[in-house]
Amino acid sequence: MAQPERSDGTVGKALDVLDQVAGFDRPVRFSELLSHSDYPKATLYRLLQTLTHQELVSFDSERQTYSLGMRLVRLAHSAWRHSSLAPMARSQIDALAGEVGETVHLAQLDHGQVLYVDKRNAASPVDMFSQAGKVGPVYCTGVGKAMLAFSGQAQQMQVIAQQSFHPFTPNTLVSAEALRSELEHIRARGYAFDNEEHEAGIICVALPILSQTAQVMGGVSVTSTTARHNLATLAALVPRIQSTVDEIAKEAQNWRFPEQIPATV
Amino acid sequence: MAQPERSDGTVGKALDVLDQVAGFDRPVRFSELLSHSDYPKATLYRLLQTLTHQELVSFDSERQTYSLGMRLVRLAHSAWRHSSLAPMARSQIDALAGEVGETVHLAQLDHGQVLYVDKRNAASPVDMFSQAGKVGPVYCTGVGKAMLAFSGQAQQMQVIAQQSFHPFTPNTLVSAEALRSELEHIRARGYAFDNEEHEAGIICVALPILSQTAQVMGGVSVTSTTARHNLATLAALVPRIQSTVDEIAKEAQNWRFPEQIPATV
DNA sequence: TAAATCAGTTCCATTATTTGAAACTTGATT
DNA sequence: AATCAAGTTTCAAATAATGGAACTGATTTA
Repeated sequence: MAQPERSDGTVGKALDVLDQVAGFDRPVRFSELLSHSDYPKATLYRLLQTLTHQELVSFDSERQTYSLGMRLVRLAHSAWRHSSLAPMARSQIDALAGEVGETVHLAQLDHGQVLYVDKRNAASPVDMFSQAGKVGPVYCTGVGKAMLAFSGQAQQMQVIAQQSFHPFTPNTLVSAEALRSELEHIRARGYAFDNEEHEAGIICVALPILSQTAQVMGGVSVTSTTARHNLATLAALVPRIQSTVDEIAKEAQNWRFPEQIPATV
Repeated sequence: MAQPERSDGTVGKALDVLDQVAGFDRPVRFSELLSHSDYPKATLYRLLQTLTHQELVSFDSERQTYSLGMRLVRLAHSAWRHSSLAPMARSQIDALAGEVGETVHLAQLDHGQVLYVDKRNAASPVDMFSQAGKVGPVYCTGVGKAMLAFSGQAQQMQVIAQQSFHPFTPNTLVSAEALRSELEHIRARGYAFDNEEHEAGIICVALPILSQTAQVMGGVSVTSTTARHNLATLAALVPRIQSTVDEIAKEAQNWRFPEQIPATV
């Protein structure tokens, strides 16, 4: 009764293991991986050997732990340059960050999550540790909600179903219903806020980057603190951000950007 | 006559192909890959299918081209957090960048190349497009020379043998001999310059990050333009950079990942 | 001090996947 | 319609992966 196999042979299995190593947010021992793995001991062992030899994972022989390897960092740079919005949005993001003097993020929707692909630190940086490659939740970030609000019906439903609705703060939206109604609001208004929904004291305003065919390509947000801004003063930045996202969309059109990643959910 | 096997079965072959895709600095067609590949058509085809399905490469069906996929960007973030110096050096790099007001790079030596793992843009940024994950040449960058100068004899020779000595500018060192003598000089002096050796108008000063056992862990550089600085004014920053690299080395010594919380399964 | 326990590694006959030459399909060009 | 190039599929043979069990070596327990 062969199910429609989802795994790509040995390569798929190796990448399963790679994901597992990535899933632990710290270096991890063989036995920990084994106890969380479906693979038999010898198989897991050999896959890790292969991955280590290939430098996709690095093995700390002193502590006997595995973590992801630097080869991924090198490869990711190439991925980022060729498959993300970041290179073509660069000058626009630079200009926006310079003018508003706050932290600017460029993000894309990926696997039901927000994938940050670029970032500019303001002169007065907010104390958050983000970087290209970081992923965040959709339901409680400005860019996440902005991108989702303008996504197609089908994708929107699928992504909502994937959310965990963890209540990070008292303001976090904690149900699909609340999120759906917020998304309608955002769609009507044209932009999204994050009103301390992910982290206390951190607020942001975000707009989607829409292609000519109204496809969501990504999102841009300006993040600040409640000490420096409130929602009204952030809203005042919307026209400036709008021109940024319009320009990025235009650039992307001209660059004939690879392909919308139809957010394989 | 089995050669000492270098490849890790199917996974190794798939990663060969991944490297090949990364090697083209643009989206690439199947036939281009095929003509540069040792693998037969059907094999290459299936490996690409697998990689695409796994999102390590993305396929632009409109233009029929392959490029690296965003899954790598997600994975790399985890690699960067756990296996690079960047997270533990973060606050020191921030402080340095703030004080000197110029672009600061944090790099590590990897495969005979300079791997940039972090970067801070100055208030007055130099016009260069770098990012975590970018690799650069050792022989004509400040960090590259600083790290190499303090590496062990064996590694130094090995890395020198790997250099291509492309003359980017009139100042580029173009021979192993010239590089070796420069490295001696750097070792004696304790820091390295990049005197427009990679790009005209761009100069930098760099120091290695040395562990307690005098192992090279990475390097830190301050980059500027000839319009704003000369080698003498950059040299004046050395004591400040020295304290940064000392602090980073100390941090790295102490760094331990948060202890495991025994998972309730 | 021996025995037991645990973490990691290797073995090897069995099983499953990968291989690649060739045939085929598709789409563009003559 | 015929030709050509690019991409895709087939299938028996070749190869690699599998995993239960046995082994090692380090630490803990009796």
